[in-house]
Parts: sequence; structure tokens; C-alpha cells
Amino acid sequence: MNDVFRALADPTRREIVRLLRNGPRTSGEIAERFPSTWATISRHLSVLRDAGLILAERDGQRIRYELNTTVFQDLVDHLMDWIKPGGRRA
Amino acid sequence: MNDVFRALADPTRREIVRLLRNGPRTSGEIAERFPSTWATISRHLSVLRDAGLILAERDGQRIRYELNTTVFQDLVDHLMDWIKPGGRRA
DNA sequence: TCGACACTTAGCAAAGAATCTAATTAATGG
DNA sequence: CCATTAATTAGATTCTTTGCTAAGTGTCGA
Repeated sequence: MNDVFRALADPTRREIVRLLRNGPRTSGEIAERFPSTWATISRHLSVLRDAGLILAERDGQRIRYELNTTVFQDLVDHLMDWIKPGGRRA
Repeated sequence: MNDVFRALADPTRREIVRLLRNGPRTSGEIAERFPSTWATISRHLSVLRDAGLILAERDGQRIRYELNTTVFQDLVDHLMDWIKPGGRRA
């Protein structure tokens, strides 16, 4: 879960997530929307992927990324838990 | 909103948030639960405060911190938005 | 008003993260 | 098998974050 929070701490990565709401996109399609280098975006994608927030699927020469909504769901559940007092731990 | 995500990226700060679920605590009460220095915890508290995630209220010599649940609610709403496809922007 | 208590801020060193360029891997078409 | 396109990885640099010690602020009681 730590990876998830750390991944979302970066504004560019959150922007990538927002972009992927509208459906899967290739690495190149994502990269061309940002001022940063393709290499930099690729790095961001790997951070998001390692956190489980996005899924990668190769399609020929391209790699298609899409949101992993179940992890977002887990995150939302996690946060909901926090704002309910008297939770299991602590 | 960027501050909120950045604040939650640190595990110690998330732990503080979890602790505050069970009700307000003073700076000292919070600090004594962590291996870090009081000064370090104080710094974490200021990050959480700047992000609006917690509220500080002075009570004599003590300062009492409590969760600001409305900001968490906003965060949850924000995330829910992400996992619904076809949002307003992009 | 002095001193002790509760807490925060400042300043610094060390660890981590973001981004760039250049090199590398992988798939495809000729 | 070579060139091309698509994308990632490596290495270097710079910026940010973290956590420490030490100094400062604010409050209270004697």
C-alpha cells in the first residue's frame, strides 16, 4: 500500500492516471501529451505499474497501459476506513 | 490536493493519521508512540496540517490535533471520480 | 518575572526521487 | 539479418524529503 501512496504523490503520475480513465493508451500516446521526455514518462509508468495501479499488455511493438481499478477500489476502502473512528488497529 | 497526496506518501504520517482516528491527541502523546524524535514528529504534524488533513487547537501549553474528516471525504470523492470512466476533463 | 514544560522552527547532512541523454531491448517488415 | 519503430533501462545530475541536534516560542505557576 505504501507504493500506492508514493506513486500517487507525483502530479504527473496522477495526470497519467486521469488520462487512462478514458481507456487504455500506449506508452507513446501517453508520452506525447506531456512536456517531459518519453524516457521520463516511461519511468513514471513503471512506478505506477509496480504499485499495481496500472496494467501493461504488449500488443506487437506497442505496450498498452490501462487502469487497474481494483487497486483504486482498495485504496478508497482503505481511506474510508480511516475516517471511521475506532477501526481495528491502533 | 497535491499537498494531500504528498502528505500521505510518508508511512509515519499515515500512521499518525491512523492514530488520530481514535480521537484527538496532543503532540507529545503522538510523539511518544514513534521511535523518531519529537521534533521530527512535529515536522510531520506540520506537513499534515498544511495539507489540511489535521486540525490543531491549542489547549494551554498543549496542542491538540484531530483529523479533518472533510478533507478525507474530498480525497475519497476525488479517487472515486478517477475510477469512473469518461470524467469531465481530458 | 523566572523557570520549567510543551512544542515548533532552523540549519544541516544523508537518503531518495525526478529528469535528462545515451545506450539497450524487443518486435516487425523487407 | 538489418533497419526501423516502440519502449525501457542505465548513469549522471539536480532537487526534494527526511531526520537529527540545537535554538526559539509560548504558556503557566510560584
